[in-house]
Amino acid sequence: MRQKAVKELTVEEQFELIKRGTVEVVPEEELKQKLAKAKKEGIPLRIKLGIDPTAPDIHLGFAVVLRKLRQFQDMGHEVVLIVGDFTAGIGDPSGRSETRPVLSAEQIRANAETFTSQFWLILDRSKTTLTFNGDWLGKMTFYDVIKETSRVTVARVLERDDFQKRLAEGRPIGLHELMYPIAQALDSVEVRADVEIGGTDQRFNIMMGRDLQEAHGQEAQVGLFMPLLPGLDGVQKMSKSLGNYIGITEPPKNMFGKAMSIPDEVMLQYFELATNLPKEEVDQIKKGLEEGTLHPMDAKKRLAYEITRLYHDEEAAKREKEEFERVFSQRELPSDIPDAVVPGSELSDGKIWAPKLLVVTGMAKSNREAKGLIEQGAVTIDGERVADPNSDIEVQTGQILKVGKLRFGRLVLGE
RNA sequence: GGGGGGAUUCCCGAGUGGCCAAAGGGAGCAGACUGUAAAUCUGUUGCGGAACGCUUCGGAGGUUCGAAUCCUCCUCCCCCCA
Repeated sequence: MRQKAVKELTVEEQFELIKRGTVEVVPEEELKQKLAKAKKEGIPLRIKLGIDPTAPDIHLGFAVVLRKLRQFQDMGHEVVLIVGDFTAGIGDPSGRSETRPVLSAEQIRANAETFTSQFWLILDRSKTTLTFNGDWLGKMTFYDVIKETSRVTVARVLERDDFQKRLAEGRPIGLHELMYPIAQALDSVEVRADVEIGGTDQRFNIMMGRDLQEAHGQEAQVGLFMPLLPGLDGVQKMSKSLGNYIGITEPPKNMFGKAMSIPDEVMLQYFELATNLPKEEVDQIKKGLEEGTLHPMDAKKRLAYEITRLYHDEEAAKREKEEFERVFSQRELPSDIPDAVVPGSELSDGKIWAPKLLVVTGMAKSNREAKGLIEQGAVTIDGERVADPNSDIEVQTGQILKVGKLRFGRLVLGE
């Protein structure tokens, strides 16, 4: 997927590549001008991305943005990552109907650690500058802050959707939250960003960056807005806090399995945003699905395969695909079943009360939950259904305990 | 500073002395159907091995045989006036 270096691509070619997959480039003309100037002078553009280290893992939704950045790098441009160690203490109101919880300094640092180590799975480290906005925002005096805020009107800030909504619904808005867009905009001023990239929910903040840069006598940055990848539920955007995400460092098994569980409706979006398949191929899949010549499940397997391949390798992707087919299509046992240890102290005469078995092996949280599962016919041992929640059952090492469709355990009797 | 409204289980939200482990919806889990998708139908979702008991309705006290519900104080939120 290496792109040609900056000098080899025409401005038009660069522009087309950059534009692909974005929702909007604002304004397009300015981007072309910047690209032309960069090419002419041989000075790479500075592409800014701000990250709030609120959630420690990078997921496919965020990867959409990172992958676009990588594209810039492959064209020879530079990426400036700004870890919002300072702004995390404010809480970005974007896309939120509630006030964000404010993180502790230790939490922020720990998250930033994880984040940065995961960046290099996608980005080219040699073309990335990593900064922390506490380095400059933290040094501003109250006077400095007031001076900056004087450039922005209250009406302008309250325009934004998130605030409007909360006001209408009578939910709280902290005064500090109004400051967030200004803080983010000052980042753009500080690093003299040529382009700022973000999800569509970043529109307001990025536009504010343009305003403040101009106020500081700089050339305004171009806003590049990426689509938000829907989460596993197919409805809300992928996010850590909603738990509907696929992390880019997840093991192949989870990655493949989670990808298979997305609703059909968002499959194409995933192909477009989360894989490296060329446009022509995605179009072909789309056509196949529409005409009914391609089975949705086959398409989804392909998707899961591509995603797994991207963050692991060909072999892992292949293995998980076969595994998936074995377990779910043929309904055979998975090849790798974790041990489920039953302490000897729980046994009497080699028997154990059925709900207890689920609890000691971690298959259920409580006896009550376990009883419910048994009553609903979710539990089998060696393929045989455990029907009576009151029964004591005889267990042996090596038996396969299955709870629901996904939870397997190979019983191991302890001392 | 003054006046009014509010906080209920994972989320939203009903409940204004016992019939309340608390309606309804969402979400989750499970079963059927399937393509481990969606949709649909059914069941289930505080804890303790039954009876029954225990813990839970913002926090702390109190009234009462009995409190999510009444009283006092506290914390937090929203609206109006200034």
